[in-house]
Amino acid sequence: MGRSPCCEKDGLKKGPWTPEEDQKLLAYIEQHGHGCWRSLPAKAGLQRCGKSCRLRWTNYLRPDIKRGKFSLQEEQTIIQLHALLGNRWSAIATHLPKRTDNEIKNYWNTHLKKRLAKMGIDPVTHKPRSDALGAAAGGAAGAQHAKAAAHLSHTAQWESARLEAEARLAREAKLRAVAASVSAPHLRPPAAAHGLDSPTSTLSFSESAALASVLEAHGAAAAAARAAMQPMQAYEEACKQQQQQQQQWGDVDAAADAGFAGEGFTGLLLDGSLSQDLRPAARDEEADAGLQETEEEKNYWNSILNLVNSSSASALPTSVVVPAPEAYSRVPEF
DNA sequence: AAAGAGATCAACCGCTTGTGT
DNA sequence: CACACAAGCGGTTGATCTCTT
Repeated sequence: MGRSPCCEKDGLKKGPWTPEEDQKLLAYIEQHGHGCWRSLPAKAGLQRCGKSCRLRWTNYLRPDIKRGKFSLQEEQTIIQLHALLGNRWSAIATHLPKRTDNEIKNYWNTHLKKRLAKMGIDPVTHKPRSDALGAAAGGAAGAQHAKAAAHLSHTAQWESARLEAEARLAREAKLRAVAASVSAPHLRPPAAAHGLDSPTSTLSFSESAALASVLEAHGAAAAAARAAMQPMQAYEEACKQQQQQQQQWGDVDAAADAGFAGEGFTGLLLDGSLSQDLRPAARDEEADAGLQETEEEKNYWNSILNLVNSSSASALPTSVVVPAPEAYSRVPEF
């Protein structure tokens, strides 16, 4: 497969964008749309490659981008989704409205990864450090084992999520049959109706029990899917704890909070409250001041720790075939 | 006030995937 | 089926900013 020449052409500018360049790009896209990125620079009068223009647009100029500090909920979402999806930043970004994959990736690498490490959690495996230390003692082979274990964990969880979605389809078919005779206004529409395509956002926790019964029809797969739900349930508990803490802080938007705890993880992902920074200013300062741990801080991170532990406990039954890693290189549409 | 260290993040690089022919 | 091209993606780099001494 041939590589595109991209920036190899002579005369094309590289490096930071100037305000004039931004203006040109913005003006052109506002008027014509981006169309073909490769031909865009010439049309817009820019001495840049199309790739550079696309990156500048998607990561910086796009009007629907939220910049600035990540909220507490956004942090939690990133950690949870990273435990589930690994370094699939674009997939994680689909659950964080107005945040770019690049921004999430940077935030993970510069903030969250370090915090987890400081807590004794391996940011790669999302397991307590004791495992990682063992791996370190084993030298390169040990490190490789840890990496492989992390990958297996992610892929296993991914497969679980797939099974979960499969079960959801079965459940929806069942519900449709029921709906034919009984109106069911309490039932939430499928996640797809909200424009989400991730398997991780297809169920609320309250639906878990109902789903479990449907899953019985899937035999061994049922256990895997139930296991996949455990971290989500643990996450909801962590969220509820966090909600209590935020109420103590006193400046939390009540409506957003109600949606947060009441709707569970799915609600969190669907909830517009993600776009608001609910974290009290005092917490920001503490975090910025070098992680001086208050009680709230400890509780918050203990919640995360519990969550991670629960995730680690959700092992995949050996009867479930884990597909080759290549199968996960793109997020499938369910 | 100055220098060095560390943190941050925009941008680049190169590989992979999707799509059209 | 094979190939070429466009776009997407994740890892990495390096300039800049902030903090510490």
